[in-house]
Amino acid sequence: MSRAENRVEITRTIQETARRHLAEVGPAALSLRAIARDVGMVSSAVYRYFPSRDDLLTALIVEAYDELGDAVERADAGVRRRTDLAKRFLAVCDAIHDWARANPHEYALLYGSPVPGYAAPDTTVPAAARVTGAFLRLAQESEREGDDLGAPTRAVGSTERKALDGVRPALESPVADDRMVRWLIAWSTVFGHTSLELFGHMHRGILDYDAHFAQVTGQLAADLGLTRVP
Amino acid sequence: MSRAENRVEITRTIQETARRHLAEVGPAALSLRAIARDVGMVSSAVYRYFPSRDDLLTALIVEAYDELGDAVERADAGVRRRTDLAKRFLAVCDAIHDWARANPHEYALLYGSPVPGYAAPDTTVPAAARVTGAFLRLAQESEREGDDLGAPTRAVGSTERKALDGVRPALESPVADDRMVRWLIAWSTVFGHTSLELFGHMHRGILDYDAHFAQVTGQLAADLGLTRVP
DNA sequence: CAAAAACAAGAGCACTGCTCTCGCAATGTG
DNA sequence: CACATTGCGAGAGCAGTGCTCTTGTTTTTG
Repeated sequence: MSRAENRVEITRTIQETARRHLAEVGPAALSLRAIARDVGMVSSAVYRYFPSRDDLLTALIVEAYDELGDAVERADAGVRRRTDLAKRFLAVCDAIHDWARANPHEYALLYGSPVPGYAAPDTTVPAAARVTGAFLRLAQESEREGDDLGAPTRAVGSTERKALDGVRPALESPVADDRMVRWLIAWSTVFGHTSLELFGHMHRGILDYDAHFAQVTGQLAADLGLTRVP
Repeated sequence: MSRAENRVEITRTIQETARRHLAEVGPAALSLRAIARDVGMVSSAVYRYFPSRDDLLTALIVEAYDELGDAVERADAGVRRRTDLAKRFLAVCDAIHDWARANPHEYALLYGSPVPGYAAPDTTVPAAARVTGAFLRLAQESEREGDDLGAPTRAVGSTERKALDGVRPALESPVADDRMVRWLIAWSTVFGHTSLELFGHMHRGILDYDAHFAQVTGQLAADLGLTRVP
């Protein structure tokens, strides 16, 4: 085995081990030394592959974003009737929720408190954008379909219009401001719900997380005009 | 100064110093030894007052919940026309958002990733309940007023009704299930928005956080039937 | 006033991330 | 092919962490 091959191999082994540790003990308790022991190396040797603990964290963050992005895109693509935006929206929401419940520590790494002293490098941006991208894609398609919003929606003033300027470059086809606000609300709600649930704030309040999440996302779909309330 | 007085004094000094450190370096980087140095003690002496780092964290969590609870209740009480539920709702939302922006590390401690290996004791529950309580109180008042919801709202099935059983004991007067779902959505949205904003997920997407937050909470108020969309 | 409890200080243990040096082995080049 | 270069693993070491235990002192209590 050539030296270069060996290097990628060992790098992968370290990252896989780190990922296992992450899933077990969470991001803050991730120990580079413990990972090295598990791999069968001395701790200083790991630094040949990851310059610092933060770089290892970055790799794990990108990996997690990609995995979540895969899950979301797969869920969206799995809906056969592409015009059924409600179904696609619900599939995306469920994918996020399911992935988060299956990988709570990874979810916390992505959407929980930022690791102190750690600034996410630009590497993570495109990976992170995939999840948000799924929402934005659906928003654009809904706009193209000319769907009416399912609930009375406030007009967007000039201040808010300017505030939304940052998201427009990410769009290929335009989305009306009021519709965009609704989609951003849905985005906040889905992640807010998931975080509150996973971080224990619904404890003893909501007795069936899945049922409640389904009710909430169903309501969001209605507000977005993707379904009608009977 | 008597020994008992001295004890509460020192306990408070330690906690205040810890609070300062928390605001500067964040919860994960909180060092008991650094706090001890700052207070002018040796680290082992701190253990006379807080049996472990987690107990100190618990004290900080309760303090933060109380502070946020104070801010929220003060905001609610500050609205003169008590029947103007929209104004009160917006005041509560703004209080949360403002406090979070002013105390990002404290917010992360409360609503970010749980500290690993740390299980919040029951002491924190009543303090945490004050914030949620503000939402629930408004929900009950809105129900008593007989307000119509501002947007078509899906019926609540038996599964979701059961899921909501956990929140009912916290109510003094009943709230219809569909209205409760809308208020829980608002709760998730407010904290979801705040977390996404503070944890950097709106970076370069939303250019004016305050404007966007106002637009979102305004929309929530409308959906809750507290205001009418013109 | 003596016994008991509370306390501050220090040493020490088992960790952590990270740096540096030292040999060894694989690789590239004259 | 021989030699210099480079990559790499191991180890020692530094400064820091949470936490425990012992020692001597001070305060409170019986």
